[in-house]
Amino acid sequence: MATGRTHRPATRSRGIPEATVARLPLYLRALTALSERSVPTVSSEELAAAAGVNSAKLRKDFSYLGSYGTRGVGYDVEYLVYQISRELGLTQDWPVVIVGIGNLGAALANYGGFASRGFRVAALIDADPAMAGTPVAGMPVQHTDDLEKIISDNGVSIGVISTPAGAAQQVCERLVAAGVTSILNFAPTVLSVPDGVDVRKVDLSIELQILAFHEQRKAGEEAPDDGVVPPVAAKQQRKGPDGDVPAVMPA
Amino acid sequence: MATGRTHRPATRSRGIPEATVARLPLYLRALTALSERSVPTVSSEELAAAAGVNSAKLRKDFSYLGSYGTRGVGYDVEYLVYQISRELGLTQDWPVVIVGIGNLGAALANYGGFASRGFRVAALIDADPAMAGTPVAGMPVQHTDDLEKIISDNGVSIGVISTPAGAAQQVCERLVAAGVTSILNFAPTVLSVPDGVDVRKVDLSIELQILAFHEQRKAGEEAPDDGVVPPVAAKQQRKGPDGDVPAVMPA
DNA sequence: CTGTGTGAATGCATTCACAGCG
DNA sequence: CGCTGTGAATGCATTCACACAG
Repeated sequence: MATGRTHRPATRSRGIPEATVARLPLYLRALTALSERSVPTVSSEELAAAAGVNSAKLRKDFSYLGSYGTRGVGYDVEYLVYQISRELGLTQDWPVVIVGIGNLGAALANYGGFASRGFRVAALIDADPAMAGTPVAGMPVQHTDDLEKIISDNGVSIGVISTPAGAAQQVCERLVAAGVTSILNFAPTVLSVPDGVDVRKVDLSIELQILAFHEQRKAGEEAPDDGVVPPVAAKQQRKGPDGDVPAVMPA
Repeated sequence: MATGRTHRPATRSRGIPEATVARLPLYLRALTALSERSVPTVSSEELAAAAGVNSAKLRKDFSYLGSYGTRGVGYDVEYLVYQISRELGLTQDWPVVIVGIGNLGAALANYGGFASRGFRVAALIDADPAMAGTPVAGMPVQHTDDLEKIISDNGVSIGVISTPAGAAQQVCERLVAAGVTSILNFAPTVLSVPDGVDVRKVDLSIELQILAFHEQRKAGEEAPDDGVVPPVAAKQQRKGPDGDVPAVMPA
């Protein structure tokens, strides 16, 4: 997951649980694929398999949106595509700006998955004036100085931050001050934002670290200890050798 | 957040809840920053703020690792860095391969956050033979034909997939067959893998869609309806106009 | 007297299992 | 009769609040 928001209590939104909202895009993707193959209807079982969840969860999720299925039959693909799109707000066009056009920012600018889902890259912004010369993904790279003007001229409410960590908080503040209320953060920093602004973060190295955790366990516990924690010990035992603590973290 | 695994029941790992594991990298990042500023100790309150969580959660999380704090004082920064690194398996070196060297794959290859946390990019792999000519991030791009050999020669157990969606499942199967047991998937597809293989996915457009959902709500509900669902209606009312369903999804 | 560590309480999310619609 | 929609049951995660270690 690279999922995660900062701030804001888990107020469920218009009755739809966060966990469900996070899965709607998955369903939408699976449905879009079915739609392209002209499949007219689909059962919860089939769709769940395509989306990688179990069918009970899917039916529960859909029940929050309304009664869109037909008992004994399944769901109408086109209709569901429309309903979920509408629920997610994808029936409108969302202009976004990408700030920080390094390797990652450029990759994002070129990423087709945005445009195909109602997100339009309205501008690319970078602090390096030298970048203004060469266009990225067919667009000019504009200078950070004009950030506020770009935001308001284009009515942007969603910003993507792919700057180095050090610049992210300041960029974030300028975006918010200029009117952005949703931020997708790729910089490895915790952003602090005022109430009413949503932040989601994607941290590439965090995902790998989580994998490493599980990977380590696979290697270690070939002989199952039955999962039970040793009665005492284990709680007392550790607690600083108090001298040999190595500076293990690489750089 | 782009978090999420496919398959495998939520068996908590060695007594540490998944939700806690997912936060350990955040704590580690905050601690590393403190360590670099030579801060010797930190309270749960301070560290929580730096990591963007609340202090009760942080203390509970740490309690799963052991008793590493000192009451009335706080936590020893260096010691915690070491313990969390060890818990996450970052005290060892993890060779990874990146398959699919497009814009995103290249950005990942250049991403500094991997190397600095014990992940070593052992090889870049792409299906396009033309890519073999020009190195990316100072490394040669190798051809998919050699995938199996590269995996076993380098003892790779973690693979990153940044191919187009269409190629992902097949690449995944070859990685798994060659011995990879953890996969970080950037392709917008559900991967199916055998038991014992972990998959985490990062889907850029999903994150934006979740933001759009909340953004839409902000725009709509300026006059608060008190959050209560209208008594009846709302459940019955929708259900297909059954004719005017537009093909709304943009291409 | 400060701040950790943790039982107990609360609140979500997932899963079960089945009534009942089409 | 098949498959949706949903109450009820279960299982996690978060939060509270406080005993007690240093």
